Amino acid sequence: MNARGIRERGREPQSNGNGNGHALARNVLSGLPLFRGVAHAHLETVTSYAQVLRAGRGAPVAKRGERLPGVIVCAYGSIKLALPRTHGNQRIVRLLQPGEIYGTAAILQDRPAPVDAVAIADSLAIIIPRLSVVWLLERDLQFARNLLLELSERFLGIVGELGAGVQQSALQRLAGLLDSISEPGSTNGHWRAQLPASKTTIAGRLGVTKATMSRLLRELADRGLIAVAGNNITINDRHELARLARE
Amino acid sequence: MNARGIRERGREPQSNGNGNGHALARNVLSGLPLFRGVAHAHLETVTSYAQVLRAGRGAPVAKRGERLPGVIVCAYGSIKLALPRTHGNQRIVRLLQPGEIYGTAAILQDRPAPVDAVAIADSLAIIIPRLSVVWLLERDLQFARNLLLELSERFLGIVGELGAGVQQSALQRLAGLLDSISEPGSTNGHWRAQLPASKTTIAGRLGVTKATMSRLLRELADRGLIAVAGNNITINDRHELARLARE
DNA sequence: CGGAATGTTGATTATATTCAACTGTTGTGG
DNA sequence: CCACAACAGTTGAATATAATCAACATTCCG
Repeated sequence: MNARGIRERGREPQSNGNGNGHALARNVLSGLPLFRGVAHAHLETVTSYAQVLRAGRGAPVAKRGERLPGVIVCAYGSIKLALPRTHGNQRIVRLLQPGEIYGTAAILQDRPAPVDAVAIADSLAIIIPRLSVVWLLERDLQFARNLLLELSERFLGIVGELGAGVQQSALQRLAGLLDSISEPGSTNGHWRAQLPASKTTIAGRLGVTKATMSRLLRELADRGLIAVAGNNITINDRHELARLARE
Repeated sequence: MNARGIRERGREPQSNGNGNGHALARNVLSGLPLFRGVAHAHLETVTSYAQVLRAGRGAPVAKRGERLPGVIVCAYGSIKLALPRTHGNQRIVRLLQPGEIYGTAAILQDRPAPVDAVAIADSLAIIIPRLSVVWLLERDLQFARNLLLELSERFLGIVGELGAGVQQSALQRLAGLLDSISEPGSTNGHWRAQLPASKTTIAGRLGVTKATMSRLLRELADRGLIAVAGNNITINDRHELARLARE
């Protein structure tokens, strides 16, 4: 139990930088766009310093305001990057999926983590120590360019979200999200949308509380645009859904 | 008059890439952190391709959704980067001051401008064509590192703002802004804050309308924390102002 | 001076939060 | 395998925050 009398659910993160970790780190890192075209010897060096961090569901990977040990790569699992809000609520900035990375800006500026990072499923992360990044930036132009692409991508993404948050209602953002993740249905002509996380998490992603999220889904359902069954949503009128999001 | 029957105020932007422009571009660019430590010959090449753009107060410098010709450097004047909202309202993402640059992320990704850029005072911008940036990134590691520092700085800035917008009320954000721009008063022991732009613009910066901005200032004044005289604000209780912003 | 832009203020409304109670779901230790 | 605790989701009522609408006052410039 912690200080608030609540039993912690997730295991504490455990770091082990050797053993099978080394081979694992090589596998993961060598597949990243970030290291594409980077000299093999350089990549080998970076791999040798990489650390492996396991985090059970609910365990913190990095805390807002604290120093980041290095760039964090999600090897598997799912890690949410979130800003605290009010009691129990949070705004989720990004969901780290396998192969995605976090912390480049903070590492480059040597500043504390701007958001909390928490595993929302049993996860494994590779940590590339700050010094490795700096070292690589001193001798590998291709790495620098890759990093620029990564950062600029993130940047445009976040500006886009700011724009959406400013000129769309929560209902519109939800409609847009559903539209964007919808896939052709298996059997009939309808479309389906599988929520990539719990409704509470998605709510945080959209910048609303779970209570509001519930009402928004209901609103769309009442209008006949969707039908909700747990995390599985049937889309009855994709066209109208998209129109709603646009307008 | 334009289609809406409103007389345009600002002159159309005018580009002239030669004449005195060349020397001017050299002067401005050579002073930027972005080019610190960049080989002299490289800088000279970039300078030779740079363009000069004059924009009168109110004139657009770049339009959201349109292709950016290159990275935009504010040489003098002031340029607002804004997202459209509802009739007449806008969210101002950043105010470009002399020596500051805009468009790196969009240029690197070769994507359209994510925001509108409009001169809010007679301004002069230097445009570094996209190809110059790409060219430089192929041969100058120092430039790549400088660009990384610029981008990561922006990135952390915008994440910070997202955080502020999420966990602070508009009143708190205003208090924080006033606190951050306050300077020791000239004569007595009080502090002063000079708004760096019109109240409407600052309102957009804070993510509220000018009507709300007016009420917020009044609220702080009624509480005795500040006294407003046009764009010149006297801070009576800086400590309490900061406390309000924190809590 | 005149006109446009900027700023103020009141009344009303929209959007989403908060609080609280309740239900359903899941994972774990006994 | 069951019981139980934590988590996840739903719903209603009351509330907060800031937007919108509209009229008016002020300031800035040409």
